[in-house]
Amino acid sequence: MSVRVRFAPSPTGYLHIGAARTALFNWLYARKIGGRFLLRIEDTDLQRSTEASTRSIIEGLEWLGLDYDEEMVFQSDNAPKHREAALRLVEEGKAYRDFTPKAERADAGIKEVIAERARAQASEGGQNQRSNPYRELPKEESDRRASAGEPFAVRLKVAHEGRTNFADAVYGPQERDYAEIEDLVLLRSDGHPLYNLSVVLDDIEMKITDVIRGQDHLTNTHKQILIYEALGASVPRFAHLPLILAPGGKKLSKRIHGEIVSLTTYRDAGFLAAAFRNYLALLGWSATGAQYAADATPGSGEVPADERVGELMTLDELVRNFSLERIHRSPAIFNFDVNNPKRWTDDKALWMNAEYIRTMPFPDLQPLVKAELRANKLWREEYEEEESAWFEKTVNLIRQRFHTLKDFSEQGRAYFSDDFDFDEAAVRKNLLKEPRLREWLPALAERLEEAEPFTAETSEAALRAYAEEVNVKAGLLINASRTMLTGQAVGPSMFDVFDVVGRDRSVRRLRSQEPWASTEAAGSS
RNA sequence: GGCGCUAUGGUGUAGUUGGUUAACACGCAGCCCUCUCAAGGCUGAGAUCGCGGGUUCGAGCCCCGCUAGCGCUGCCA
Repeated sequence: MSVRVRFAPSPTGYLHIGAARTALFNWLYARKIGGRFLLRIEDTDLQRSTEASTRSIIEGLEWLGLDYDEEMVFQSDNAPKHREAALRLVEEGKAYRDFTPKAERADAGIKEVIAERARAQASEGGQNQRSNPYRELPKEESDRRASAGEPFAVRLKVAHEGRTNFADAVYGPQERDYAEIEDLVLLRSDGHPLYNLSVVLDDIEMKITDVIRGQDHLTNTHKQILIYEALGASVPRFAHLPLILAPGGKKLSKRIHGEIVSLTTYRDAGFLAAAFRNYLALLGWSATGAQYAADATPGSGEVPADERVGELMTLDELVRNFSLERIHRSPAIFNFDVNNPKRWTDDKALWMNAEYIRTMPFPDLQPLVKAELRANKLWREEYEEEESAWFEKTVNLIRQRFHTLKDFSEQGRAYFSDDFDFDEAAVRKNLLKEPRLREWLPALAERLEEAEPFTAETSEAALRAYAEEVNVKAGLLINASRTMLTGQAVGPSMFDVFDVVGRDRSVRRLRSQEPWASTEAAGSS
C-alpha cells in the first residue's frame, strides 16, 4: 500500500512554527518515499476555529512550498459521519451512553483542575477509570432514556484488563496499561464528536498510513489505538516529533510569546521561504552523519569530510536526505529575545537567511527583491527591461551584506530612490567631524564629472588624486562619500557604489546640502 | 497526584555494536584582509556529556537511583 500522510492543523490562530515544521516533515517524508501528502483542517471546535486562520495556514504552506495532493478536507464536514460511528459503537456494545450532566470546565487553569481531581480521587482510595455508573447500564434502559430525550455523552468502553502498545518510529516501543486510560468521551452530550474520535475516523477514511505529528500526542495515541480497534480498522504507523520550545526550555505558546511563534512573522520580516524551511528542518532532525558509510573509519565517530552533509540544503537535498530514523527525541529550543532587536529571532535562522540571500542564484532572488521593492514603491519596470543589467549588478553588490529581504528597501533604499534618510550617527562620524568636507565634496563631484568613462576604476582614480591634492587620507573622502550617497556609515566598497549609483546621482548627492542642513537644525535644538 | 518523554559548550546538532585529544554549524572574542560594515581566511574561549552510584581494563554510549524540564491525564484540539 502506498504511503499517505497528512498535516492536520486546527485553525485557531495563525500557523505555529512548530506546526509548520510538522507539515514540513510530513511533506518531506511523502516526497522522499513517493507517497501522498494531504491536508485536513481540524475545525471541530467551532467556537475557536476561524476562516482567517484557515487562510493563514494555507498561505503558510504555500509560502513554504509544501503543496498538498488531493482536495483538502474539513473535519467539520464529517461530523455527521463521526456521530453515526459513535452511535454504532454504542449499538455494538463497544461504547456506552453517559447520562451524567455535563460539568462545565473553563479552559484556563484546566491542568490544575485535572491534577486536583486526581489527587482527590487518590486520597479516596485509588483511581478507578471504570467507575462510571452508566458503564454497565442495561442496554434497554439506556435506549429508553435516550429516546425519552435525556441528553447523554458517548464514552468508549475500555476493557478492564490489558494494555495497548505501538512502535513509534521516533520514540520506539510504547506501552500503556488500560488502567491508566479512562473511558474517554467520543461524543459530547450536544452530539458533537470529539477530537480523538474525529482524527481516527478521518485518518481511516483518508487511508492514512503514517501519522507524523507533535510529541504532545504521544500518550494520547494509546486512546486512539483503542478507537481503531473498536472500529475494527487497522492502525497506522506513528512517528512523533520532538517539540519546539522557547528559551529556557519553556513551552512555546501563542498566548505567551505572541507573533514570534507565527510563521507569517518570518515571511513578513523578510525571510526567504527556502531559508526558513531549511532552518526548520534542522530542528529535531539532522542530515549530518546521514551518510555514515561502511568505509568511514570505524569507531572514529567522525564522518569523512567528503561525505559530510552540510546544513544548507535545497528542497531536493532535504527530500533526498530525509528519514524518520534521523529525527531525534529531545525537544529543540527556538532562540529569540524580545528585548533585543538584533536578536529578535534565532541567530542561526538569521544567519541562514543571509547566507541564502548572498549565495542564491540571481534569477531566484530577483522576484523576491522585486516584490519587496514594489511593496515599498521602489520598483520600476525598467529594472526588468533596459535596466535589468544595472539592477542585477546592484542587487548582487548590496545583497552581500543583507540579512533579510527587508534590507533591500531599508538599508538599500538609496540605490533605488533619491528619497532616503541620513543616519545621524553616520553624518556625525563621517561628515561633521571635518567641516572642510563641505567644500571638498562638491569639488570631488566636479572631478567625477570629468571621469571618463565613469566606472569603479575611474572614480577611484579621481578620488585618490583629489585626496592627494588636498592632502587628506582617501579614507576620509571615501567614508564621507558613502554617507552622502547612501545616507549610511557602512556599505559596499565605495567605488562599486559610485559605479552603481552612477555619475549623475553621485555628483548630485555629493553636492547635496541636506545632510549638513538637517543636522544643523538638529544640532541647534 | 498518576503516567509518559527527554537530558552532549549559550543555541542547533554529530558521536555508528563502550576504545583513549568529545566533532560540526550558529553565536562570542582576537588577528589578517581593508575605505566602512559584512563576507572570507586564521586563531581562540566555551562541555568534568543533568546529578549520584554501578558494570567494565575502559562509559557520552550499558544498568540502577535521583533531579529538572516538557507532555498527557478535559463533554479542548
